[in-house]
Amino acid sequence: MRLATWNVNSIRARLPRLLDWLANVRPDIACLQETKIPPEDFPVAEIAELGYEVAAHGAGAWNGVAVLSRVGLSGRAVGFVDEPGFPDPEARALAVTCGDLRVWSVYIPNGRTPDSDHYAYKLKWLAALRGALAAELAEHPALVVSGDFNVAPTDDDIWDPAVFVGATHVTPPERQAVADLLALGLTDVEARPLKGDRPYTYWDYRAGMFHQNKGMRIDLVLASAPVAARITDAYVDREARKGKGPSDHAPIVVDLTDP
DNA sequence: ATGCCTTATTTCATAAGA
Repeated sequence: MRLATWNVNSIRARLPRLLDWLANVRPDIACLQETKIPPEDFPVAEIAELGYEVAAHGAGAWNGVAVLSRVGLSGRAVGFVDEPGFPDPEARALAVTCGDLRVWSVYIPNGRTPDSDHYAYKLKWLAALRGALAAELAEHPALVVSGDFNVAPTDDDIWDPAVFVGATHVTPPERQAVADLLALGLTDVEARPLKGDRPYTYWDYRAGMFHQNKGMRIDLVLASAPVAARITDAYVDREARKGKGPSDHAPIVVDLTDP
């Protein structure tokens, strides 16, 4: 079984590349973030042609998450109990059941700057997510939470720590919030970089950052113990970051033994 | 090589991303 997660940065803008990627990589389950599209406009028909069922959560031009599955899709849950908003809840979390797996696609708030209201919202959102996942794990032992966490868990996950002094994504409270998620019994799945030393998943569009491999590891796949024990391989598909019209994020692809 | 920002909307300017 193959599971993937990808921040596509607009499914409208990325649809041709997404369809090519699905046809080539053939994930059984794909979590998407930053779809930036309302559910009624989601390109369900094109994706269904490749054999996928779709669950999408979106509200207008920002945020938006989805799960595509060709191994069944049921138990759709949009958002979570006591999900914080800014000020109203946004389209940042979606959970579904695909075969034997409970799968969450999440898009954690950016935080903008450490002194902003959005940063406080980010921390509040992560803390609330922890509570929701604790309850979810009690019900679904085989759980995967994947998406864009907008946190680089360690200094090894950014290309130059000096550049990020005073910035979000690297502050101790953000890193602690992710550590608190792992403390629920989740594993931060280690993915192979296809090139270079570090499995970065994001490179800014500007200034040739990708070509210099000045990236960040901010997209994560968190797996509960029964799922982590089944992993045979995981890699960052940096090929998807190349060429004309890419997302600024690359997908993570995880292979599991069948249950 | 992969090549120096992109996407969206309240569009000819601005907000957001990270």
